[in-house]
Amino acid sequence: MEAVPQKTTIRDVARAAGVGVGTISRVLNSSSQVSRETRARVLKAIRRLGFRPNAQARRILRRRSETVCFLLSNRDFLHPFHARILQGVESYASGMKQHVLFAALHYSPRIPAEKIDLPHVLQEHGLIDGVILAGTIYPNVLRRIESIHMPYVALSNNVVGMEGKNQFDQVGFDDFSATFEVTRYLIGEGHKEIVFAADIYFPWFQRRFDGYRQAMRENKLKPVLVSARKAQSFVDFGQKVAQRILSRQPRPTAVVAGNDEIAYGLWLSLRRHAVKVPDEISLVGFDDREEAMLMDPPLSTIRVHKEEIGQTCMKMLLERLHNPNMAFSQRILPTEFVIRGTVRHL
Amino acid sequence: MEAVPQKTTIRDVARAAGVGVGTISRVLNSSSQVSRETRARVLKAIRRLGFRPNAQARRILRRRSETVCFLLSNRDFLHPFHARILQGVESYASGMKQHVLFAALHYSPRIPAEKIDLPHVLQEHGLIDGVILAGTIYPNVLRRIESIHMPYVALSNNVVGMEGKNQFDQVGFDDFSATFEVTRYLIGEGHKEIVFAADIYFPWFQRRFDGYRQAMRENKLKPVLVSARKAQSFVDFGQKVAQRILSRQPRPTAVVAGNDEIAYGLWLSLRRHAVKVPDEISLVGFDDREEAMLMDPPLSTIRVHKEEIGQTCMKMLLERLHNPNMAFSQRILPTEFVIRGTVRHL
DNA sequence: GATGACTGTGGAACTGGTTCCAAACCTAAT
DNA sequence: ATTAGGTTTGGAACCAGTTCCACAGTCATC
Repeated sequence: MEAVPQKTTIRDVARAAGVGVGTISRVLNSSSQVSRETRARVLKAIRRLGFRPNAQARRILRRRSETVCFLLSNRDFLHPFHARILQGVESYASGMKQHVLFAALHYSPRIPAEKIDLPHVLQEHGLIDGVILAGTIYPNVLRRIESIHMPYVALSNNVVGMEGKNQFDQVGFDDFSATFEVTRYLIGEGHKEIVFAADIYFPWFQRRFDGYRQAMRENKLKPVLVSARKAQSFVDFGQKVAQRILSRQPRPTAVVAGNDEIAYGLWLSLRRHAVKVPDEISLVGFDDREEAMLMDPPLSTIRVHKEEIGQTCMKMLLERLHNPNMAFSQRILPTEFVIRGTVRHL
Repeated sequence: MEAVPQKTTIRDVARAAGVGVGTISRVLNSSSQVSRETRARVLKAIRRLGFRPNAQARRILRRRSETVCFLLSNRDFLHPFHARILQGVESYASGMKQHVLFAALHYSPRIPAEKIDLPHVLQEHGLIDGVILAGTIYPNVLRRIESIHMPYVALSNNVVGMEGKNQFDQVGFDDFSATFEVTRYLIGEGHKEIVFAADIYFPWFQRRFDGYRQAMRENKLKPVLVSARKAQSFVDFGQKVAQRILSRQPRPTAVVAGNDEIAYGLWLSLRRHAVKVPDEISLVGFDDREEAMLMDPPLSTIRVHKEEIGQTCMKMLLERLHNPNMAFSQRILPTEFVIRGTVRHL
């Protein structure tokens, strides 16, 4: 029972149990070809010696590391959004006896693919079986990862500059439909002057804007995009944009914000101008981060099922590993409109 | 240059370069015993064959996986605080050519150590060299990890139920001094009726309370702890506790909150009671999470250098690995009082 | 010219598992 | 009793690296 400080090998166990090394291996991998008694004897010896098999040795033969890399690209810090995705990846992985390695990478979108200096774990061979790409993903890093023949799955919402190209596995959620639904809801609540607040330079905001615009047009309403320059952050963007919204004639009765942070900035600024939410202006966000629920009133927003996205990434990567030649697939997970306290019925 | 899909081994390279396998190994490990010309020839062959060494094979011999596990215990999700620490761990690790595996674990503090079902990565042998413990850490999990002879470093602030025991490596920050300094600062600003808001069941809040109390006593002021029962969350706790603070006679002029979330809840509630911060009540938090800066007015709080803590954890773990018999050490990193807009001079 | 010190190199032996083949063993049918 | 079919089992060969020992070559010294 007392664990001997390492170095018990399969051969020690074989000797102790009076069987061959092959038998130990068969017991460890529960490949049924072992008699009841022998198995029992081997298990007893394993326990007695405190034997723990060395996974490295197995991996050489299996040509699998049972490990995937969660690669966060071009982010200064592990944003709660990505942290939740990582968690989803880990939860699915652990159920499948797979491991998750965390790595970060910074690169310029303009650097040639072959010049990208990948993390050490990707430079060596055999350490990981595949990669899950999070953070902001530009085409060059995809090329780079393909150049080392490493299977990967990307978070499609964060891929920039590859619109419509589907030559890789991706998982994401439906930006367009989410804002489309939400805008229809606002219209259903009697709102007509609805503006959209975000910087559509980012493709995800563009898609969210498109959904909003579609709903507006279908109802013969004029879509309006409000934006600001030189914002320090999304919250700052929201604060800057508030001015423009309030000065519009007629004054908007509702705002669809590109994400929760913009909505928060907006809310701060509106409050400072003594404009009541939702009494005077209704507000919806996007993402449903923790803090949305804690605003006052709590923010109505679009929930993105981050854990589920992470799980699906992991699942898809495993499928790819088991079936390297299958066609590329893209999975779009639904979002959910969470009604809280920032939308008023007119 | 074109990468052959794997399976080039060191022997292929040896043949291609017309040298022995040992020489390839020597070139790879830059152990200087190779002549200029041979090294050049080998490097050329490596490049031509697109050879990437298999790290698994090396690891068997080295008896090192060059990987550590970041183990998050008993947390429902990867809280931003821990995400920052993970990031610090990763940044230091990548500089040292080490890898970081992310794993989560849930266990009861009351379950016997040997019954704790460790993540798969810890059950096998050779996958990781050591563990960094984050999340809430109870003594039984330390015993469990010791039982498999796995070196570890713990985030000391999150260890519960081992007060004063120092039989393991730990990194943390100084709860006591932080609130001590902050309380002295408030007193210096003319405050006398200062209360502390947190549930001191948690040892870290107890330590923060102790720092606060010490400063109060040194100035002949009466320390007051306000608390609430059955709070759903820290924010909720802050909201619940606001009532009690406002009903005190004389009314407190400043509150030291156990953390930023409590401070935020407090702030929400005060705002609803039309009590102005900092005009009527000053407020300081603890942690300096992202959102503190975004409150209105921005929250004065105690900054914890999370990345640095993560880096130090990783550094200490590597020291332990290189020197298994060194005495256990505990490193306490300083905090920093960040003055923003929620404290008023009386 | 012999001796010694040193550098550079080849390759066998090794790490700790898995895999596969052949042999041993056990039934049951001919 | 012999043969055929199946199940167990031992152990050599293997995976892809590292390590170490022996040997070759070079140069300086005696």
